[in-house]
Parts: sequence; C-alpha cells; structure tokens
Amino acid sequence: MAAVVELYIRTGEPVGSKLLLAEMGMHVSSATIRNDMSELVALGLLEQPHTSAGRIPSAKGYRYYVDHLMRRQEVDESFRKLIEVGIAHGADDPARLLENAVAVLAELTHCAAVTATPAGDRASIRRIELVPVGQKTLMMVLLSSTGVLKSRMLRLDMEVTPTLLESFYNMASCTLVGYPLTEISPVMLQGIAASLGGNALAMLPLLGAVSDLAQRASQSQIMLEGQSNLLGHKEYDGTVYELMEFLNKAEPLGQLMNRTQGGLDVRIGEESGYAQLEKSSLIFAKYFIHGSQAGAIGLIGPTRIDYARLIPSVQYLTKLVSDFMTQALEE
Amino acid sequence: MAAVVELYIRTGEPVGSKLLLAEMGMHVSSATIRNDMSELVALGLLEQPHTSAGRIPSAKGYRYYVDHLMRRQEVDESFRKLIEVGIAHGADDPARLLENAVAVLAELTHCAAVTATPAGDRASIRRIELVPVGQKTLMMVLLSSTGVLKSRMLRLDMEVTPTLLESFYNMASCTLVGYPLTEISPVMLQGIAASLGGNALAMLPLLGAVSDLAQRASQSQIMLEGQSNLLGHKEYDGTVYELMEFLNKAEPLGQLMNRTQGGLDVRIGEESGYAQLEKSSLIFAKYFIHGSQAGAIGLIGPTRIDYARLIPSVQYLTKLVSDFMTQALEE
DNA sequence: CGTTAGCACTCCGATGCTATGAGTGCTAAC
DNA sequence: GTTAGCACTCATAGCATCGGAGTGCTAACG
Repeated sequence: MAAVVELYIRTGEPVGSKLLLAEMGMHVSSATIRNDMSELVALGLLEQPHTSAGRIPSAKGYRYYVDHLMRRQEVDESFRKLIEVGIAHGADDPARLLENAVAVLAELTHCAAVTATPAGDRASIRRIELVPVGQKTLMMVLLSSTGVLKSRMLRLDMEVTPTLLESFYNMASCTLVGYPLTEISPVMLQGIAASLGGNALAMLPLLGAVSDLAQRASQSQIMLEGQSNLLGHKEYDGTVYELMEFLNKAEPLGQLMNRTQGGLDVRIGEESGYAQLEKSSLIFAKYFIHGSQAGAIGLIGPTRIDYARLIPSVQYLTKLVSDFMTQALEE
Repeated sequence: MAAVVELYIRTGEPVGSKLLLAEMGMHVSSATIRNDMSELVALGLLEQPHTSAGRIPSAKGYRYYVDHLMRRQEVDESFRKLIEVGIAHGADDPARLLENAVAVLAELTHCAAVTATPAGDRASIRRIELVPVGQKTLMMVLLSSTGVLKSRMLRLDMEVTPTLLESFYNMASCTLVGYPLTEISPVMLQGIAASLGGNALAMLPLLGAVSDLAQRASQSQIMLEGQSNLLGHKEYDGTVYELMEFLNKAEPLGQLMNRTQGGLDVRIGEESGYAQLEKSSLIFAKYFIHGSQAGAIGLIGPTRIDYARLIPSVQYLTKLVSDFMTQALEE
C-alpha cells in the first residue's frame, strides 16, 4: 500500500502491478500484487479510473497512508538553510515574517502557500495612535493585543487641533484600549460619541476609522502566494478556474485554517468540506506565540502531494515562525 | 476593418466574409469583403491562422483600430454606479482607495486589474513616527511626501527609554524628514549613526528599520486582482502559466506602468516589450494627485479585449480615483 | 473601375475505425 | 499463500474519410 501511494506520488501515473514490481524492487510476483491491490480496492483505499487501468489512491487511501504508513522524511539540510535565510530578513515585524514564510514555502514546495493570522476573536485593542499629517488629515494606527498592526489615513472636516487629539486620547485610553475587537460596533461607538457631549461631532469620523481598523484587525488576514505553481500540475487540467476563484476568496480559507485545534492538520480532498478543493490537499500547522496558538501556515497542492517530505517541512517552518514571532512580540 | 475587429472581439472566432456580412448587415456582397480583407492582410492589419480560415486582427490591426477607427462607448449608467459605490467606502485612505479600485475593475471587466503606486523617485520622508508597544518593541511608521504609509514593528536589544525616543526624533526631524527616499542607503545611515556619538549603538536598529521602510515606500507597490478571471479566456489556453508567473512578479509590471507619460496608455501584445504579454493587452491610465501624475490603474486582458467599452471605463475610474485621492491628501 | 456571382480548391475539425498495449480477473498448478 | 498463464477490457494513438467554412480567381455586370 505504502509503495503504491509513494510511486503514484512520484510519477503521477496510475500504477499497475508490473510497474510497481519493477520500480520498487519487490520480491514477489505481479500476480500477488494484483491480488493485494484488488483487496485494497475493495477496502476503498485505491480506485481504478477504469477497468484495466492502474490504481490510484483514493482520498481514504491517502488518509490511511498519512495516518499509518507514511514515514516522515527529515527536512534536508539545504531546505532548512533556505527556510532560515528566507525567513530571517526583517523578521522582527510580524507581518513581514509571515510574508517571508509564505514566499519561501511557495518557492520550495511548488505549491500554493497560505498564511492566516488568527481571527481576532479574543484580541483586544492594545494601542491606538494618531499622527497628524496635514491640517485636516490624520493617520490612525491600531495595534491589537495579538500584534496585528493596521493603519489608515483619514480626513476630517475640520482642522486637527491639539485639544481634539487630546480628547481622543483620553477617550481612547479609558474606553477603547483593552476593548475586544469584535465587540467594537457602530452601535457601541455611538454610545461613546453620545457620552462625549460637545466633541462628538468632531469625533465621529475618528470613531468610524477605529471601527474600520478594528474590523480589519480582527479579521483573519490571509496571504496567498504561488497560486501559479498549481497551474503546472496536470491533475488540475480543466478545473483550475474554480480552484483559483476559491483561493482568491479569503473567508473560506481563513475559516478553514482557523477552525483547527492543535498543531498539524492535513486535509485530503473533500475532507476540507469545500467542493472546490476536491482534488487538493491542504497541509497546515498552527504557529504559536508565547506558547499559545496563533495563526496558521500551510500549503495547498494536488492530493498527490509529497506528504512524507512536505509535512515535516511545514512543521519546521512553522516552528521557526513561532520562535521568531514570539521573539518579535516579546514583552 | 472596424467591423472585423468588432466582430472578432465579440465572438472570438476568426471572422469570414459571409459571417461578417450576416452579422453586420452590410450592403455589399461577400466577394467585395473578401477583396478588401485580402488587402488588409497585405497591409499587415489582419492575419489568417491558415489558408481558408477567417481573419483575425494582428497586433498592428488592433493598434490601427484603437488609434483611428474605434468609437468610444459611453460608460453606461450601471457601470458608473458600481464604480462609484465600489470605490467610495473608506476612500479617505489612499491605500484602501486603490484596493477598492482594483477590486471593482477586476469585477466589472472580467480581466485582471492592476494598480501601481508611483515609484517614489521624487518622494521624500514626510514624517516618521515611533510608538512604543512593549518594553523593547516599537512600531515605526513612515509617511512619504506622496502619501504612502508604511509601518513595521521592530525590536531593540535594550529597553525603550524616553531619551532614546527623543534623540531619535531630534535626529529624524533635522536630518531625515525631507530626505529623498531613494537616497536613503545603509551608507548614508551609517554616516548619521557616526555623527550621533554615544547613542549610535541603540540607534542602529532604528536606522535599519528606517532604511527598510524607506525602501518599501519608494518602491512602486503594485496590487493585482482578478488574475483568475484570465483563466476563462480561451486565447490563453496552454500558456496561462507563463502569464501568471509574470503577473506575480511585481517589478516588471510596475516599471511598465510607471514608464508612461501622459494620461492613457494602451499596449497591445508585444508592444509592452515583454514576451509573456504577447497575447495580452494592457489598458491603463495614470491617476493624478493635485493635478500631477501619480500612480496608474489599469487592466490586463487578452488582445481581443473590448477596447471601445473598457478604455472609457478605465478612464472614468481613474478620474474618480484622482478626485478622491486629491481630496484625501489635501493639505 | 469597382462590384458581384460562380466555381474550384484548401485545409481544419469531427467522426469512425483499427491496432496497440498496459493492465486486469480468473483459474489452475506449485 | 504464491505464481504462471491466458482471455478479456478499455483508453489511447494513428489513420483515413468527410463536411463545411472560407478562400482566391475569373468572368460578367453596371
């Protein structure tokens, strides 16, 4: 069984009994293999595209392989080097770190690589900063407790005065800082505005911007790289379009990656719950900040992806990211 | 000639004399058309995939069509609405504005849409801001004179002290602010560090971050959306991969879009100077801030893109972006 | 002289047929 | 339980055929 999966992963062609014999140097005859294989078909681990073609692992087959048969390969030296070097530059910035990670992963695996920052369900506002940049324009920066940084420009109808800034800071430091991101809603902000009395009018656009930034900071931000790598894989021949469409929508991917508990996750074919991923597998792992689960990094490829080699790679990368991230966000 | 191009744009099939007659309701016979068409072939405006097939416009043909024959269509009402609505939300932030623009363009045209912020050749540092977020961690925000905002986290080896911040601000406000982005190099920063004497050591990582942000702010940042739209177009059948590869590399695209002078630019096929764009056309237009050229917004599609309809759309969108942008960056 | 009708010719694409061969399932012998 | 042998299946490639859309050319027409 392991041999079948491995050979298929290597060649991409349905594997027949003779071929298997030749390639794997087994000490039994092709007839034996045939018997075994038809048994495996009966068990649902292999399937045949049509009678008298070789066998292909089914989703269930891959699952069994990954869970029971696969022997993880060491991440080889050159790979490690590349990962380390690729990640290190500018790695004290969390966003940059993830960018690097996703780029390096796409490059090395020839698959599409994804990262998802944690959905900020539990995150709160750590800091809000205003920087005046013109008479009426401001820059607002929001930092969440999970280290997510979002900024935007905004424009007021009136001049920016020190008093305005000060009253915003006062308000922010007593009501906004520490507030959970997801609970910042227009309604809640209206409440604040109301309680401000006279300044309310000037404050409205500011609060609007806060809401915008909070929303963006709380959303799981996903980065995708190397989509074009998938175009090369023949298994996607006619159907790339749907897959690409799917990948370009951030939400489902983000959900998928955040949903998991625990370190590593391998989703084979439809296990992911999305029809568009029918022919694809996901391998992803959570990274940790200060020992607690944060976002996820992973890759998307055809189901006949090289699990034994790539799973350890993803894990290695994720571990590295965890370390850097923890360091970058150290108190 | 115009009829040929238009029909081909509509159907995507090589157009023959009879078909042209039927579809366009012309008042001459097919033989006349044949004569005319073979003349156009001789001129290099049309080509035939093989003898006894219809004609398709050559790159030169499209060029001639766009320059001389095409009658621009009005941007229709529903389109305008969609553009206006799509752009408006959060439009006082330049980056967001571009995101909206590129998204709406991709959506409406079923092509890939791109924006390029201006390469910051002439931009300088307008403002640098530091925000302490932890004992040893800082957030640095850089705003360029062209309104580009970049931020990152960074981590020092020592604690962040008010004196450190102050001396950075002093240094920044007298030497860095107003400095052209492209001239900020490690060498130049070393000079600054040296002149600081005692504080130099603590300042190094800060200056490193400045250099990083300056570099990123000066690079033409490009946003791409709707690549997957291109997968549907049959003209790209086998060759999507190279195109995607090309689109995912930011530099050439950015250069291409920045190189132009003047409002609108249409590049047909190889006119762009890149072999990967052989089968594609670009339509893009510069947007203006306070009346002077800034970045560009445009789209990429197959050469048989609907020029008459899309050129005005791009122009309309770009004009809108110019207005919003100017407003957002008003002094 | 430009336009048109007629006609022979070209060549792509679809269709159908056959040969090939990798692969199977089954049975019988080891 | 394993193996050898054999008849059978079925996708794929190759080849010939055919139809049709479209062409170029020539000759007639206004």
